[in-house]
Amino acid sequence: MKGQRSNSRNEALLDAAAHLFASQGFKATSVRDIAKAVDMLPGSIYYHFSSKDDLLLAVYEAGVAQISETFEQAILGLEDPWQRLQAGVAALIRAVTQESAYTRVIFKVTPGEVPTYEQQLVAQRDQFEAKFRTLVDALPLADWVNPHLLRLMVLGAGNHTQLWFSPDGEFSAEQISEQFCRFVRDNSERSNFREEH
Amino acid sequence: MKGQRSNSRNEALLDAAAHLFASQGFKATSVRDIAKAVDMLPGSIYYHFSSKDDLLLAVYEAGVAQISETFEQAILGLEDPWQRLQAGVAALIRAVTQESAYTRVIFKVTPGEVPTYEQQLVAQRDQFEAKFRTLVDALPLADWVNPHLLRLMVLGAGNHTQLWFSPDGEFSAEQISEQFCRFVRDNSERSNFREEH
DNA sequence: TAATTAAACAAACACTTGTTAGGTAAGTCA
DNA sequence: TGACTTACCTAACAAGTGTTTGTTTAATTA
Repeated sequence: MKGQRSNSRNEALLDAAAHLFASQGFKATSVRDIAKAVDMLPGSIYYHFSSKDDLLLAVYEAGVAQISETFEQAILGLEDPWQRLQAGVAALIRAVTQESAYTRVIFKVTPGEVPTYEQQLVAQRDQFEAKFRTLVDALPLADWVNPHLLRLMVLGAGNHTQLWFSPDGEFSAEQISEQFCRFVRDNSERSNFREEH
Repeated sequence: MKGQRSNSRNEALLDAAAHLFASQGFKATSVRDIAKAVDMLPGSIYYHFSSKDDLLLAVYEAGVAQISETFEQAILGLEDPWQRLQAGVAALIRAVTQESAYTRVIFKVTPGEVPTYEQQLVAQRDQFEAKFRTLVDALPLADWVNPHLLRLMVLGAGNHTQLWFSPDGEFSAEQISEQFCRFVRDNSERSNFREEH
């Protein structure tokens, strides 16, 4: 009942906060910046949310819900585990670089920046990363491969696109994902001598 | 002649700033925090550095110099291009997670956080990343491989260790680097059918 | 010894931060 | 119609921000 009520202005507030957090970061965005973006006075925000931290948490949760849905939809119907990974990575890259301000916030704002809700933010992140774990665990991997490290490598590479990806650039999210997965694929597969298809 | 003079207290100041910037970030570290760490009053810092931004730039430059040296020393004497890459990645991971506060700042603080010196900070980063470009360009790669993306993947994965690596954890920087490079190696090599050595 | 400079202190400046308290107009509902 | 609620505004608060100014002490140099 507290901290958040349903309304149209409420949504506009979340949108503005998401955009500012995603582009400038959490600390660099002031309550006054957000207020100005929705044509309100700073104090009015506290009718909708009980603190700046609360506002971020709401954006974060919406972002994780959104990226989870995008992710699930991307791998839906795909059978081959490597194809599923590739589709998942593509969805990740889109979320990090394009998708929406909400999803971009997740990768821009570190939980450590918001001590009040650090655990909750980490939990939200883990919730999404668990989906990747499932994807990697389904791969037929050679004995020498540590799936933990394989997952972290792909996740790290995807995360990092944040710093260099451009929508007008040379490559699309799908092309990047295709290369990333191809890099790690054949060599990591259980059978080193497989038939070409 | 201005903004920075040589002294022993000056070094202590840089050290304290490097540690605080690396652990808390730039925005979250106040001039008063740094002053307290070196047992000074906030204003006294401005005898040594003419602004907080200047202090960060100095730390950044020292960090890049240090990581460059570590990097060069790591690949020194190695002939095989893949071995050189692996050693370079290991050096990167060490710099990101252990090496020193100075090198960790480079990966913790985004140039965008310091508009005053954004270009200079980006230039410093590029200076280091260019070394990786040289390493990747020396690899014998298959035609389908885009070296640009290969470099960004490895760089991203290394960068990302910041968020999960633990010195007391399951893997050392060298072990992680070995896996990362092995993932991408065989499959990306020019000849898909090579002799085992 | 006297003049100069290095390195700090003490105290404030102007400003921004997240947040709160009290008031007010418009809408809802009995 | 009158009570109540929603959604804001107005105005301020206390704390924290980077920075500057004038002064003092200690060391160095002439």
